Order: sequence, then C-alpha cells, then structure tokens
Amino acid sequence: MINTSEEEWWIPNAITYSVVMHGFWREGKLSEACDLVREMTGKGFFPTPVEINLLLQSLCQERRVKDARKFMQECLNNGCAVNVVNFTSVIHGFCKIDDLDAALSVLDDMYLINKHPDAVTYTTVIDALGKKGRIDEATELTSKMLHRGLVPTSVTYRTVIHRYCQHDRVEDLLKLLEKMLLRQSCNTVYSQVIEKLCNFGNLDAAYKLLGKVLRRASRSDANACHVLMESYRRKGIPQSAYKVACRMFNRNLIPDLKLCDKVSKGLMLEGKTDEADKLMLHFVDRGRISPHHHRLVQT
DNA sequence: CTTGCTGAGC
Repeated sequence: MINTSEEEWWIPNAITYSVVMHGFWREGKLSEACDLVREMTGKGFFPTPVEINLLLQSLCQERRVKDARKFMQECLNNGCAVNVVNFTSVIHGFCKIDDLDAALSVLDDMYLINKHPDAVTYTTVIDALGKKGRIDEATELTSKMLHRGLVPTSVTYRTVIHRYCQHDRVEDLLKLLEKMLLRQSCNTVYSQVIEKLCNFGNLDAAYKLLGKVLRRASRSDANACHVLMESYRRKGIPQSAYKVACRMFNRNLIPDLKLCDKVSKGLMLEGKTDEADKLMLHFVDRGRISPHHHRLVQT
C-alpha cells in the first residue's frame, strides 16, 4: 500500500514542478518559469539540462541574454546539472546581439568551472569573431580548439572558409585549414574555398588553388572548376575559363559541355577562334561531339 | 524536448 497522508497528497513533487514550468514556458511567461525553478531547487527538485535550455533559448530569443546568463549562474549555484549545451546557448545569444565581449567572458567561465567547450561552442564564437572581421582572434581560438583535441565538424569548416574569404584573408585561411586537416580530413575543403572565393570575386586566389583540386579530381572538385569557369566567363574573361578547362582535360576531368560551349562562343566574340576551336576539339577527341557540327552526342 | 554556419534588408 502506498502511504499517502491527507496533508501530503497535494504537495508538489518533481513532476508537478516540471509540468507547471512547461506551462509557463509554453505561454511565454519566462520570468515565472525561472521563479518556479528557483522555488523547486530550494526544495531539492532539479530541472534537467534540457529544460534549462528551453528557458535559456527563449530568454535569448527575447534578447534577454543577460537574464539568461544570470539564470544559468543561479542554476549552477543551486546545484542543477548545467551542461555545455546550456553554455553554448547563452554564448550564441550574446553573439546574436553583437555582445562579443560578453560571449567571450562566458567562454572563460567555462574554463574556470571545468565545463569544457565543445566544437559547437567554438564554432559559434569563431563565426561571431569572423563576422566582425576579428580574424586573428578567430585563428587563435581555432588553434586552441584543435590544441584541446576537438574535432572540427563540417560546419566548422564552412564557417571558417566563409568568414576568412569574406575578409580576404586567404593566406591565413590556408594555413589554418592545413592544421584543421591534420585533425580531421575533409575531402571537399579546397573545392569549398574555390567556390567561396568565386562568390566574393577573388578569382585570382581561386585560380591558384586549382592544383589542389585537380590532384584529386572528384565530382565536387569538377564542380568547383565549373564555378570558377563560369565566374571568368561572366566577368568577360573567357580565356581564363578556357585555361581552367584545359587544365581539367589534362587531368582527365571532363568539364561540362554546355558550359564549354558558352565559353567557346565567348572566345569567338573576342576573335580567339583558335582557342574556341581547340576547346571544342577536346570533346571531339573524346567522342562527346560530332566533328562536323558542334552537336552533342551524349551528355 | 538541447547547441553552431552560409549577406542584411529592400
């Protein structure tokens, strides 16, 4: 038999608290939800890190990031389980309202209390620093992350590539990527860099990386070459697009026929009929096109 | 029922 006395049956327990807290949260009554957490921890009931995170994220969404930080600190003081995800949410909140110094300060807190930041935490801050053009600090932080044995994810790679290209820090990027690749390989890095450089209009830097990509000559690498060719073509430099195509053929990587056709027409317009013909002849040699009329045999 | 990126804003 369960021994429940008359006076005790209504006393809130862990489940009651959790249900009521979710109710407040669903209705957007965040302050009330936080108060309830304070009350329940006082009685020895603790919310899970997942529940804490829901409140933290909602507070951050309302730009009440300082409140979120304070609330998280209270949870810690009261003995709740607070995890890396919770810290990352608060850091992300500060990044979104452009308070990078506060974000970095929360990151410092993590080291102090031995909650080690993970790759997501670092990526969040690296992106925010990069967005502001604080590339040297981003580099330092990335190195620190690697030094701590963390593995860069595909998001980390995309983030670093985007931000460094955005601020035209190609040399720094390439140095950093070398270090990252030692820890975690990523087959498409250099294709990604080439495409990003094309996005930002730095075709010279993109061209210099072609060798890295042609060595491997996979599908994504071919695509990066196509992006570069198309960038040259649109910029009115079909000769450079032609050079890229030739280097692809040299590596036995067949460029896109329709794109080459457009490049060839561009060359014709500039009176470079010789190169225009040579480009299409590559396809004839490989049986992709019939010799007399430049017509597609197969795609 | 947990965390990160890719241009904002017209």
